[in-house]
Amino acid sequence: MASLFREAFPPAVSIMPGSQRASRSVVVDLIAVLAAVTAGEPRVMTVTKGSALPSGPFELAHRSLQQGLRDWVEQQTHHPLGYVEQLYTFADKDRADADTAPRTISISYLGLTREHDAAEAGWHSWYEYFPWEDHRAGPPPVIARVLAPALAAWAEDASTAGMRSERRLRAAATFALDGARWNEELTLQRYEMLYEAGIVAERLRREGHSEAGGAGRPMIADHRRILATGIARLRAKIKYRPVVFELMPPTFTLLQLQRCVEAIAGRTLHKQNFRRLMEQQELVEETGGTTSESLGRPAKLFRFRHAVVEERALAGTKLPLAPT
Amino acid sequence: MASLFREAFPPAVSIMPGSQRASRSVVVDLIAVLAAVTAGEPRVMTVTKGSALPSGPFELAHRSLQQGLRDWVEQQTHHPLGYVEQLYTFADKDRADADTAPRTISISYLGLTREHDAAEAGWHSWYEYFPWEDHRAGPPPVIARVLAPALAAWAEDASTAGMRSERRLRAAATFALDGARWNEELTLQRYEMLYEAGIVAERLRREGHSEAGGAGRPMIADHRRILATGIARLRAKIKYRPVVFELMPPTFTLLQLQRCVEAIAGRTLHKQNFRRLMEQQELVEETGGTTSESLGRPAKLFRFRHAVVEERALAGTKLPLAPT
DNA sequence: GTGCTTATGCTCAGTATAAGCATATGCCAG
DNA sequence: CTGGCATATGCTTATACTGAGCATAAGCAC
Repeated sequence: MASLFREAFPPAVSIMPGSQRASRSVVVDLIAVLAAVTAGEPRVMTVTKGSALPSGPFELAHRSLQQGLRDWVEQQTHHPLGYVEQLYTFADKDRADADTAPRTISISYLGLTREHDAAEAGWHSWYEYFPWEDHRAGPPPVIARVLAPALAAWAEDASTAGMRSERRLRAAATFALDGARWNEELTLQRYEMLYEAGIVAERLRREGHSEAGGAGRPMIADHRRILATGIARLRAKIKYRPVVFELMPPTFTLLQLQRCVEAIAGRTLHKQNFRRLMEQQELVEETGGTTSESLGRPAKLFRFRHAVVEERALAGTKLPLAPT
Repeated sequence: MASLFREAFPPAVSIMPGSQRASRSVVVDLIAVLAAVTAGEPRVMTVTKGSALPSGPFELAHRSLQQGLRDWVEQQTHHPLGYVEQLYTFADKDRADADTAPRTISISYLGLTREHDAAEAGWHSWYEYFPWEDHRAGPPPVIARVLAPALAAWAEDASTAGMRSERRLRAAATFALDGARWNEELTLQRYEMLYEAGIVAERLRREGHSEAGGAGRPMIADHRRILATGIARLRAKIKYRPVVFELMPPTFTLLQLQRCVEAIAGRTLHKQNFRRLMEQQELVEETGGTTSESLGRPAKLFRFRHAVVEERALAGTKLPLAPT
């Protein structure tokens, strides 16, 4: 049993660029979800007028996937790329825009960068693409007005009573419908449910229908799904790793920091408790300076304590360990 | 730099078929970290006498990467594959065993399967490969006897005083050396540190040295790193998603469940608190039956409540939300 | 029965969290 | 120069969750 997949799947599939591999070839692409928070909005770097994420073919010349991405981004944006992490590798057959397109393997990355000029080209707010994800001013009306009815119809559309009930339950839990609590981390699940239910343009387009009526701004191919993956990952990560600081200027006030987290999470936070959390975790230290950009009492300036990253190997246990 | 991404990608970012691409070929491989827990040991499916993870070329015929993996595993093992998740995609140039090998993109997956015959071929305990990761009977002696001295030597080997101190700090935090707390989630970081420090055979082999003295059992290429990635992921995931149940038989006692978690985490847990946790989370329900496999009072049998997965969209908040 | 073993139930203190109240410090209008 | 407004910052209370230990229950062997 030397090569396991090999036995199961007869001909080996090596990807030979420009080879004689008949009708279809495989392309390896890198796709970047580049995030920044400016002017209180979480933004993503896009190309072609906001309809696609930056992407390009994987070059063999690069030492690693990650390094390649980093080089490229810094060259393009002239902003240092603070943090990079791999998101997911997609190769689903049924996600391409057309069946005739070559099979693509897309390796996607999430990258965080510092605040920059808000008007810079290519940066669009997340919430253009996912208007239902921004709950900072309460549940967005699009949920009750558009999504909930459409999801209800989708649930009723199922063939068996069991499936109908299962879909209703799942929709309620995912979109916080019947009094369920909103969970901001389910961005990807929500998008996929809307896709399954035929409520997003990408699906309608694929089925040959008019794209009108799709919720949120669409993107090409499965780029919006990749963006959803990135948002979900960042929303989860921000809770247990100090990655927000990659999005902040070197010094900041606690309220600025809070607004940044709020922008990402799409929810408002309790000010005093947020502040207590920051202080007790010792993630920040005062610079001594203050700012009085806006009205009211001037706020103290803080900076991130890089030391903590080395000091403790973060990660809450969550397991009831035995006393040692 | 030649554009990794299409230069500035001014035009549409459509994906071109593999045209005028580089000279070397690219191979896309799937690699599986298949885990099970039998007889109190966490085990991984291997091939070629335990020296490699099962892998094979990606087939275009498959609907998706995940489905391809699933089909293959079920065909090979005749066990249903409970849970599959993507781990990571590797393409680092410097990880292959030989520089002349074709550039390989390895897409790795973590799969969980139910308890099976302990003696079945190909299954090896994780801890053969990572003896320093099993702390169920206290810190394994290999840490103090082999790793700590070797890491100390590695730290001293650095060129500047700053680097030496940084290495010492990092080693202590990662391996719980000077009284620091052990963190079982750092499996990958530990392996990578040992690799960097030249304490594992894979590194020695690459440098052309004798492999003797390497800690833990080695594997081919970077398979042990992939296994470390899988272990780390599972150890983290088990804390916030009910994935243990994928490794358990349909009914089980709470102690069996605890032993399973302990095997994975490599640590012992507090019995009563573990039980309280399980009950208050309502993840399990009594079947009504009891077992008296061993001595002592018979234990109640439980089963997993699949319902909870739909009921709540799990995930602790950890953010100080404002009252809505 | 007694003693051994494992299962299960309960308590108590320490800590973290949610939510609200109170005060401080600036600016600005009058 | 005083009162109103806006923001920053500090403090308090009730409640939940955790770590750790004690106590009891229910089988089995003798």
